[in-house]
Amino acid sequence: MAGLRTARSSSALCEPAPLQADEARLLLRALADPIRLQVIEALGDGERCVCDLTGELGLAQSKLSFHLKVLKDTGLLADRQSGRWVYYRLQPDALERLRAWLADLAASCTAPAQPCC
Amino acid sequence: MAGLRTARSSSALCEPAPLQADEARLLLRALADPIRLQVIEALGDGERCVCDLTGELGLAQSKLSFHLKVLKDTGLLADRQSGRWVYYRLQPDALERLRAWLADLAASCTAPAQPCC
DNA sequence: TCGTCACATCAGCCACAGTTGATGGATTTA
DNA sequence: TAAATCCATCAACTGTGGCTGATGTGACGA
Repeated sequence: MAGLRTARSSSALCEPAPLQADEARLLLRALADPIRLQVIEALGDGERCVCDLTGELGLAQSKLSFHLKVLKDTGLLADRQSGRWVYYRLQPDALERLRAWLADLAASCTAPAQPCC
Repeated sequence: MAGLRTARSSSALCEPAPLQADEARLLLRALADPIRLQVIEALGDGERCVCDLTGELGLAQSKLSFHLKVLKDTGLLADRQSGRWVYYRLQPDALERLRAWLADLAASCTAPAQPCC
């Protein structure tokens, strides 16, 4: 184990910070929900306020608020308040870091198969 | 159902078939579990039989079997029987397809943010 | 200042994923 | 054939994620 987070990586790079395994798990779990995926896709065109999303997705306000909090807590979304409205937007960094983590995982799975036991 | 294999996709390409959203969700959920991630990392060096994995990961046999089934059902693992032993190995295609799906998702999130409401 | 709107949060409930211990099937060895 | 090993599967239990309806909070307008 631990193999996924060994590389402390020369920090001077422009690459986003590598994910810890726990963070990756939270991101995977956050994305593994159809409603949250709908939210992310709906935000692909730009930021939206909650009232707009409730109408577009046909969700109860408290239900949407719950999922928005999950997405925000995992770093996939950011919010901004303007008057009475709260606007949510994507944080592309989070997806990028997950992609990088997944690439590392895939890279560690390329070893040739050999019998055991 | 049936939605999982609709895209017949121009079959001449070398690329793995693109993932449907439902398949992607199953993969994400399968990976969002610490035990299953341990299994995947343990199989990075090559195939292993179940008895070997139980010892290495310190898991009860039925518990490991449960998680192996999840990983196999999502296409992340494949198995092979040899005598009394069952050997599990990674299916790199599954991770590749998930990476491609994640790349598509990220690509659809690059639109500039613009106010709504 | 009071009512309204937009949103977050809470308590209670339910469904389901995951765990545990036991059982069964398949294969090998004595 | 009988015993032992490897593994899958099952029933029962538990914990947790997600849903619902209600309440709380802050900002705005009359």
